[in-house]
Amino acid sequence: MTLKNPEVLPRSFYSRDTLTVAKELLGKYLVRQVGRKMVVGKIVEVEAYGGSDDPASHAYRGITPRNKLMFGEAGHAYIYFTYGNHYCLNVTTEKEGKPGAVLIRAIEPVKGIDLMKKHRKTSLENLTNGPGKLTQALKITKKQNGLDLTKKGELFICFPQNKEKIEIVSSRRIGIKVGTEKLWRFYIKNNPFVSKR
DNA sequence: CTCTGGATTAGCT
DNA sequence: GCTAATCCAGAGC
Repeated sequence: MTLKNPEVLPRSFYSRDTLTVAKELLGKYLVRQVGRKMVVGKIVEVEAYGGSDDPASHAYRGITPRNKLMFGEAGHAYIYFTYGNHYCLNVTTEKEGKPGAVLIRAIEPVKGIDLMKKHRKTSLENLTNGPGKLTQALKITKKQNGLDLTKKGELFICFPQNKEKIEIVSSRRIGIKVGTEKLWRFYIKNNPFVSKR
């Protein structure tokens, strides 16, 4: 691909098992377009969230107005606001009717770094190494909630240019009080933009 | 209707 | 290490 003519991940990529989608999202490019400007980051850290099998998931107790996107068609953005301060970006997974989502926890800045710095006013290494940080850097808010990520628009995900080999590490998820026994956090080994503990 | 606490971060001690 | 910031979804009444 080139960033001019990106190959967007198809619906079939997302409508699979959440853990598989989570792992395979590592290394893909998250693209954010605001007007003419393009901001791109490589996905380096994710977490998987399920349904009634996962007490840490918003979908654990069934469908509600907020989490309904997790039950809907795969490949959409599920964005929620938390701690009174931060937005988190998720990608919906699984077949329609079955809840699932992958939280994008960190990306590596690839393009539009000047814009990210403008949005975040901090150093390169702190730009996108956390779920609330990357949404700030990419200017993602509730307005983007529900967007179809399989269509080239203001927000989508595409295949990377170069097929580099990736070493995946799995660990416990961060910031939750239940469901901590599940090793559903995945990140690229030794990548400097993975969030700090 | 009211209340509680969270898939976080930055800034201070 | 600790906690304020600051909103709103979801649960309980």
